[in-house]
Amino acid sequence: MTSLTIFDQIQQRQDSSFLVAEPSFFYQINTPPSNKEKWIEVLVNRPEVKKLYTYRIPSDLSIQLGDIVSVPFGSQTLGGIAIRYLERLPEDLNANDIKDVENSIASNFFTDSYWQLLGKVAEYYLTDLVTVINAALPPGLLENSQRRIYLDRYTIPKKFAIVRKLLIFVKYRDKLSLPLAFACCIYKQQTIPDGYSNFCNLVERQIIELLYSQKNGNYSIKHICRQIKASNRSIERAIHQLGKRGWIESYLEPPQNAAPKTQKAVTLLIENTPIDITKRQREVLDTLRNKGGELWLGELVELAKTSSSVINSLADRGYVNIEERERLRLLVEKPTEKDDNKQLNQYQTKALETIQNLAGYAQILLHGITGSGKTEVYLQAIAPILTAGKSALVLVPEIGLTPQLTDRFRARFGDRVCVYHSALSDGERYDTWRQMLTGEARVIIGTRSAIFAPLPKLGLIVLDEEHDSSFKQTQLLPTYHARTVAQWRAELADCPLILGSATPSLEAWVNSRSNRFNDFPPLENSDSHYLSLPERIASRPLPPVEIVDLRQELKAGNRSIFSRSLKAALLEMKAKGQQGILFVSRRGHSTFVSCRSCGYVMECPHCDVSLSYHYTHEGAAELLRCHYCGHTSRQPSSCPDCDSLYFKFFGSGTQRVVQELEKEFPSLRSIRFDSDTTRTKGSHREILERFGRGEADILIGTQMLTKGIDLAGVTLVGIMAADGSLYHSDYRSAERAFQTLTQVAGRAGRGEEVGRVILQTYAPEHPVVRAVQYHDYQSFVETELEDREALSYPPYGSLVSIRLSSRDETEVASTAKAIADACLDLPTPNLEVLGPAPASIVRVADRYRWQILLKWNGEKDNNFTDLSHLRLDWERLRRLCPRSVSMLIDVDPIGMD
DNA sequence: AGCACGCCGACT
DNA sequence: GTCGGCGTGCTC
Repeated sequence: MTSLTIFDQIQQRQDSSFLVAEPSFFYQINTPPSNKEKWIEVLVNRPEVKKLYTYRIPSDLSIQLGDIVSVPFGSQTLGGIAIRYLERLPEDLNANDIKDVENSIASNFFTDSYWQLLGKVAEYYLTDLVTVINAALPPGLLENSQRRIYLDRYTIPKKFAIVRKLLIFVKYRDKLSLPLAFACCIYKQQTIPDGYSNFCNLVERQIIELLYSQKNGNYSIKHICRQIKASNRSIERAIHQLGKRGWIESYLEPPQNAAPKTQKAVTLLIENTPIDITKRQREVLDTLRNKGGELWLGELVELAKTSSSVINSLADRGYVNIEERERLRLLVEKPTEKDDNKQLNQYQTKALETIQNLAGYAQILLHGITGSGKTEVYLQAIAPILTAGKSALVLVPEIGLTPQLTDRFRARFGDRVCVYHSALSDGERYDTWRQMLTGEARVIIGTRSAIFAPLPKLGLIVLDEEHDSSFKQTQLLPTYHARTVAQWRAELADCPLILGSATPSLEAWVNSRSNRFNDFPPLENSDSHYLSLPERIASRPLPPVEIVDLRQELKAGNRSIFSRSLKAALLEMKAKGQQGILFVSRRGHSTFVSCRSCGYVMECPHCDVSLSYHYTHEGAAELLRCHYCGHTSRQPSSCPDCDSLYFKFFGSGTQRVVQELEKEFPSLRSIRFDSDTTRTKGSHREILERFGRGEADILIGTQMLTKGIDLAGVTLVGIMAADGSLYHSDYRSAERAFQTLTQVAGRAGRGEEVGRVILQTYAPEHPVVRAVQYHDYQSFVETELEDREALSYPPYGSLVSIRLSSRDETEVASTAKAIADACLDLPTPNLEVLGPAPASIVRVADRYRWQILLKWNGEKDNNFTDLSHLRLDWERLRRLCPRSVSMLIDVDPIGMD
């Protein structure tokens, strides 16, 4: 038996706060595992619970450190991690109070370095280990049990016959059996007569009615709390009352720990068909043999048009074997044609050679301009890794957006390729996760969370489109950045990490700068490399970018949203039979609607934003939608304030552009590509395939267009208004705008034909616009870096943001003030406390949001000393935060609004 | 986090 | 007395 590194760490460290927030549990010295362990301390799956809990190990269960176990906790059953053994109980615990470990869900599944990785993430991102484990495991594996209540709806209608006769008594006598009277009232859809309100109170009645409305009269308490508008206290009390009166029963639903799905498989055990069997049995055996001797029971029954009894009797005689076997719920993708290595150009060859000469950990920035063939480098770098029996991890910003990439990997490596991302169902995720554990899955393509893919023999990590902000988790804890975690993971697994991008993040750029100008052969004693692919494949040129000043258009009397240049280009494109892309920074139709006579603006009732107008086609409902909370209402026919019938629509989103395009260029066929039209599974792929087949001339879309789309037919890219992305208060807005615009521009001219880009803007002299125009990454980045350095922003300084939100407007403001004041006392050197400040949109979904930004000079060192100051004082800060205010700490925040 | 429990003021 | 609101403390 080996003891896992993180568990050693726990014993050695004084500051154990990365595990749970209070280090007070270090009251006992752990003992090495032995066969006689009776007690085990468990980290339960409740981040708020800041202690380890002790359980008895039942004699029939063997538990290793690091196992996932399920344990009783209060009134529920929780998942947890076995942290350490105890040979005797601490003084303050009574053996009679100790409960048994219920079960071991998974054993011995993570390597030492994997546990180290999880610990490091918890430490750096100022969260506890449980939260990180939850992010790493497939959802549902640590799920807790649910308290549910049910109403036996079968007994009540049965009794109803009697009740009906007694109904009359309900009116006069309050001694009548209450449940029956109740059933009666509900069944007749009557309300309880006023004088009988003490039959039950309003909350109790609502619960019964809710239960009654559902087919099997069964709901989780959580669901009831959500449905009924009353305090938790009164709901608890009502449930208690109803239970006492015997109207409802409550029970605990055991945790659904995403058990593997099993099915019965039938295997042929004999070679020749025996003579002593019936005709039906022979048919079954023949079918089975024709299909290779092995089938799922269900399939066999269907194919042989028989029933399972025939197969059972064959099994009884020993001709076939039936066994429960795990059936993996993996997405069945259509098979793709085989794909072979492509010829590499000199830069690709050089990059590949460098990568292949690496031994062990190294970080490579692969700076390849759009269309320079980065994917081919990844593919050829991965091939030898697989041959060596190792596996590879490929992270992409959003898997749904990159069907083409997935297809190429599948075509090259076949079914060893697995995808892993949050759009998979829980079952699919669980099954893929298991395949990774066993090493069956060899190439994982996934989004952010796949950085935690439990691959035992990791040989290479690739982060494609490394600059993309979706690698950062912002709303949930831990607020990790997959790039940062990837760096640690590569180091721990001692394998190379390739960061690929046409527009590298400033972080990656600075990181590789020391080696930039003599990148091959790599510098001695250095583990970061810069590799450049400065040329498109087949030496295709980058498309020229034409800047159109929209102010001049207006002066010249052109009131259309299409400039004269863009109009001409669209016509030319159509005439040549080529395709184009129009980039719009917003979805929907208009960003806001206002009344022409009084200026009234339609606003979201839950957020401090105006509602966007959505219009799809003639005859469909005109909707107003809030892009922050999803609130939707109908566009009123007249102004709610002054009854005027006339509205003005401001700002143009994708729908508006489609509409205008149809009006001005009726011959051009267009497809809209944004999160409205790609809501369903597989619709990205479908739209891209339709466009690829030439079913439309123009693809009109939002940010989605920037990611992983490689369409050879596209020669024209039109950017409707670059300004939408230029002005944000965020320090990163220039970087992000440059990346987005460059990526969009890079969609043009990837095929045989030369491309062109038309960028419309009201700010043609803006440095970002200039940089995009000349494809000048380097000088843009260097000036941007000077600005960052001057203000100690990343990558030169470090940021931690504290975000607070509450339904109570004043409380969140005062809490923010108190916490900001407390931050001033933090011992981190050169610490600046910016704020507290209300978020740029204060109210979203009825919650008021404030934030505090901590900024200090210098990068975080490897031991996170800066952060550990914060961590040590963290509990103090948290105590300043009342229950009604929720607080989220974001280390290295990306967006500031 | 759930959940239980106790206290308090408001109302039949 | 009962109901709803609110704070506090515990879960092995």
